[in-house]
Amino acid sequence: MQATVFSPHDHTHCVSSAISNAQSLCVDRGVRLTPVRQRVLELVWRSHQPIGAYELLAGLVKEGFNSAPPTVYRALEFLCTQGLLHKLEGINAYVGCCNPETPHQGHFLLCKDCHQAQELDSQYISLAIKLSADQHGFEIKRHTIEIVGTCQACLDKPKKLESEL
Amino acid sequence: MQATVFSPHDHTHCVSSAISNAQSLCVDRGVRLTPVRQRVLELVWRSHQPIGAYELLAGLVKEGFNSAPPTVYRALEFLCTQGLLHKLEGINAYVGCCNPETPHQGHFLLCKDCHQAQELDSQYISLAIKLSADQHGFEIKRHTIEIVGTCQACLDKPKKLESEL
DNA sequence: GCATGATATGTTATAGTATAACAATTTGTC
DNA sequence: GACAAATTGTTATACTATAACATATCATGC
Repeated sequence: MQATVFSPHDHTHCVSSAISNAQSLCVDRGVRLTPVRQRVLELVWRSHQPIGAYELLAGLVKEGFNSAPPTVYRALEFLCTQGLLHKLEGINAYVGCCNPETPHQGHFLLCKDCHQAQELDSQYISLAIKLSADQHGFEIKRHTIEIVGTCQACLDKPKKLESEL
Repeated sequence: MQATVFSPHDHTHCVSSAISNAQSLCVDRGVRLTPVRQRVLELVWRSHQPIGAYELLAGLVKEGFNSAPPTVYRALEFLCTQGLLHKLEGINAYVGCCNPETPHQGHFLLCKDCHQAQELDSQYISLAIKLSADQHGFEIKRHTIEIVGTCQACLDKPKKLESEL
């Protein structure tokens, strides 16, 4: 079985490498990772749990940034365009991308118990989608693949009793 | 190439069979296809173009039904639960299901030009997703597969000149 | 330096999507 | 008809996202 975000790991490393990756990638592309953009990126990377725009906005406000929605939506749009984040359509939330160098559409496993999101990179899924589209003469522009269920770690947890819920 | 909703077809037939299917299916299951539920189903089936909740609500109002959002959201929830509709998460819109007898998660092709949605039934996609989930010890509950692009019919149309846009 | 255009951000207002909570009505069953 | 369950009515509000225009910042050439 592969390692996933669902298992314990050194998350400090996830964050620091995501930020430094983003910085060098923006320099390479000649785009600006401004303070508000970087702060949004850091807030998203605080965990592997997708986070909503208004929760991010609350985080920004705490630190003295502007508090109006366009602030955070603009930053999110920039970060998604640069491939630094993915939006999860099913839950209107955002999650960091581990591999922003090569632009791609994400495939996600979303655990409904711990709410963490694992990005997949499955050639099989991509191929299956390509085949289906080709069968219909359909030209793909983008796609949304979100798989909701229970991760291994949460399956392994002892089940809570009814009385504890 | 397979026949799709993108090609000309007898849509009256789509609608009538969808409604009569729904009626007998609800009888079989002992659930009630009330007037408002049936009317929402008919409104969704007016085309293969996914339709939003508030647009449906406007349709209901025209016909003297109650005009508050919960009316339509309750009907949509019922219809989705019964497998008569699918929700497209990426665009917050609803589309009729051609095969509600066997409950399933839909896979969709969405044309960004004609805005029609073609439901797929691809064993390859299902299998690829199952494989990826298994690799991570992940137990699937449901999934969202939405492929956005351009359908064959729209690809075949002569391109509009800039001046016509 | 500093004028200029492009990019980014601030600000106000509003559009669009969805649900909570409780009241009233209808339906099926005894 | 009485009762419980399911459905619908009603009011209010939460959540998500963008339009439109003003202001500020940045990069570049002069």
